Amino acid sequence: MLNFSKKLIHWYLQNKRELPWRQTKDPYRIWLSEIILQQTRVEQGMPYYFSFVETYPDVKALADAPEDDVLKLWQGLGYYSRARNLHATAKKVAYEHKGIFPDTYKELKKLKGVGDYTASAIASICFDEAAAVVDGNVYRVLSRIFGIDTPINSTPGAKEFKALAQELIDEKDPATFNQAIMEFGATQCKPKNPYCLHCPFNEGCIAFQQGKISDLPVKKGKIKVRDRFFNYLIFITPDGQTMLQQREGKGIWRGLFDFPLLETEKDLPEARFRESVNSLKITTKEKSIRFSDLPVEEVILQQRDPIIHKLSHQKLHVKFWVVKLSEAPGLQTIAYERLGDFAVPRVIDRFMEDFDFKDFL
DNA sequence: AATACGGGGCT
DNA sequence: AGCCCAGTATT
Repeated sequence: MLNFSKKLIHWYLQNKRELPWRQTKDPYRIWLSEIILQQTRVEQGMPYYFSFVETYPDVKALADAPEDDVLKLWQGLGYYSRARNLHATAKKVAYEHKGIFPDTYKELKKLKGVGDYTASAIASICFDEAAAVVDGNVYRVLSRIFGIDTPINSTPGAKEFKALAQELIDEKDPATFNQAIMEFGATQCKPKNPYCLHCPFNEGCIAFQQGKISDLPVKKGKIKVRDRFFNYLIFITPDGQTMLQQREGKGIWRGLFDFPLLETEKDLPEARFRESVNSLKITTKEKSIRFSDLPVEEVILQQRDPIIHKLSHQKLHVKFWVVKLSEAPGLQTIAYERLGDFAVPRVIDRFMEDFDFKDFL
């Protein structure tokens, strides 16, 4: 389509939103915004962008922060490996690149957490390199206008859309073109109820002309969601202390903190739970004790029905149990006033909002 | 080529 | 309930 980029940029200049990261070409801020915006809506990411810029004004400030602080600031945004990669890359740039970001797509892509999309975005926006971005918006816009039904989440699809975007990009102003096509997808060519009637491309839009707007883009395969059953143990000592553990391994919420946890195959009846929990090993800071060897005074279930917490690949059934101890356990404990210092999953943060330790002292 | 990885908003 | 979001890394 001749003139595509001209029309697109014209539309953009008249319709773009004023966003904080559009006021700068500073690679640190562009990089930060792009990581935050991965699989995340602008409105959801914006508050996090502000707090990161304020807390860590430059890449060195971020590099020198403790990882747990970065995780805490990221709390609630999800996909926490982004925060760990963000921190690792900040260290890399600060101390192996002398605080200067790489200035090409090829070099940017070598950074942790920077894939094809993000490398293209930074290279084009900060350094005017003609590297086409392909994100969810671009897939949608191109699949509809050009009537392409190749599944966007297939290898052929990825190649086809990337090549098309690269063909269409305005090599004189790749920064504006890339942001324009994404903005167009986000606010005009939306997933549901796009504004086709006053779309500048509707005459040439294959999907619109053929009434296939709701059929494009095509996405293959449905993800399966796994049910999991979590029983969180909120220990309470006579002097108002509780226990937290930091999650390790490869699963969800790696690096975040949560309460000692008994995971079960099903939603156990209360009696079965009280039986099973006895053999649970409680571990904080490398020391570990069997639940049954603890000075347990009382175990109180906090809700009859589990709290349902949905993730992209898991459906969590969560119960919280208060465990009153008659004396301090031989494990590391923390004062409940300090719970707010730790990055915790949303489901725990939300539960703590209307939970008062004082009720159990 | 598939799958894991969060949380929230919209329909 | 299902889909999608300025995707990336791992298997």
